[in-house]
Amino acid sequence: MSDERYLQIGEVAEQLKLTPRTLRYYEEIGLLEPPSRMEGGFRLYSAADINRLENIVQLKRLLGFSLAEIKQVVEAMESLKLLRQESRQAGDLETKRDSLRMGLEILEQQVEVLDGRLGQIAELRDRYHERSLRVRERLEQIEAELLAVTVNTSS
Amino acid sequence: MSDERYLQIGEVAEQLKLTPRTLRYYEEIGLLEPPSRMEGGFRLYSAADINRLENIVQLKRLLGFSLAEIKQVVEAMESLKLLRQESRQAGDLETKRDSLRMGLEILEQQVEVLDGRLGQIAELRDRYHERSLRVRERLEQIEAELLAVTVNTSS
DNA sequence: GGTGCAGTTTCCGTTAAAGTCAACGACTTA
DNA sequence: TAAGTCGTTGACTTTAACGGAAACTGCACC
Repeated sequence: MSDERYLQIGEVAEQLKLTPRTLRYYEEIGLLEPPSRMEGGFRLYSAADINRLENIVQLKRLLGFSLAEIKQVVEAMESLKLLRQESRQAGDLETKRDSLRMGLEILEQQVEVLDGRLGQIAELRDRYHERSLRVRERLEQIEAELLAVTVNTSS
Repeated sequence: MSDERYLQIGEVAEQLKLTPRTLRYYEEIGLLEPPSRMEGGFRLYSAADINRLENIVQLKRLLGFSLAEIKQVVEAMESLKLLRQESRQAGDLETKRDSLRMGLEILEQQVEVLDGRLGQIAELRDRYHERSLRVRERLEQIEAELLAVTVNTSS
């Protein structure tokens, strides 16, 4: 329980390329669970805290989700974790089952969203790629012509 | 030259799920080339205009780019198009070649960005997916247990 | 041609989200 | 103990729009 390395806000901020202010802000709007503190009041972030934060940052950077959307996801995850703990103890098998089902649904939904996004971006990528192929073709043609001229001239 | 169908701002907005206000805003910040107008001053968007807009909207929606970032991309594309036209007329083969090379570089850079993004999102997706697999496994185990109990009881 | 009305124009002002800045005291650590 | 961090609070900023006023346009109907 004590071999965990806790980081202070500045270190965490640097690691994730945010500012300490932003971390406090995320906490303020309920996006981040309040981390533990030193006696003096300084925030101490656990590995789990940082993990959650990384998740948040990625949803934001990669998907462009708003903090409100991210909050929903995070809350869903949090509830999943709660259910998981509850599920370990709940003697009632049916309760366990229902908890897991709910959690599973949340996760699968997330995967679906990501898959959808992947497909759309891939489509966009292909459009750009095809355009670049066409340009490349044209370029090579020009280069061939240019080469021919050079050869002719130098003969 | 006249079989093009021009759309008014409201129709375009509806089609792309934006508001007319937003279209004017994009134009104001230089993200959108000013479209042509009717005699009375109403904006008329060509198919090409709408195409560019679709590109913008997708960069925004799919990648979460800021309007400033999108502007850079759009400007790069615009310069590519300019180069392309220039390249058609430029009698000088070397000039053509250089234009095409620059354009190609822009496009390939774009593809790279998209590929990078795709990889990162795929990674995220896989993490979620694996978690969901683990939960599913656990769920099936519970369901099996539950079934066993039922059979036992009903015997 | 006149009238009505929805859609559009420009010109403001306002807003919501996501931070950023500043001040100043309290805490940590070298 | 001095230098560097951190805490809180409240005001400020930037981005990406939204809303409304007042006037103008396009088009359909009479």
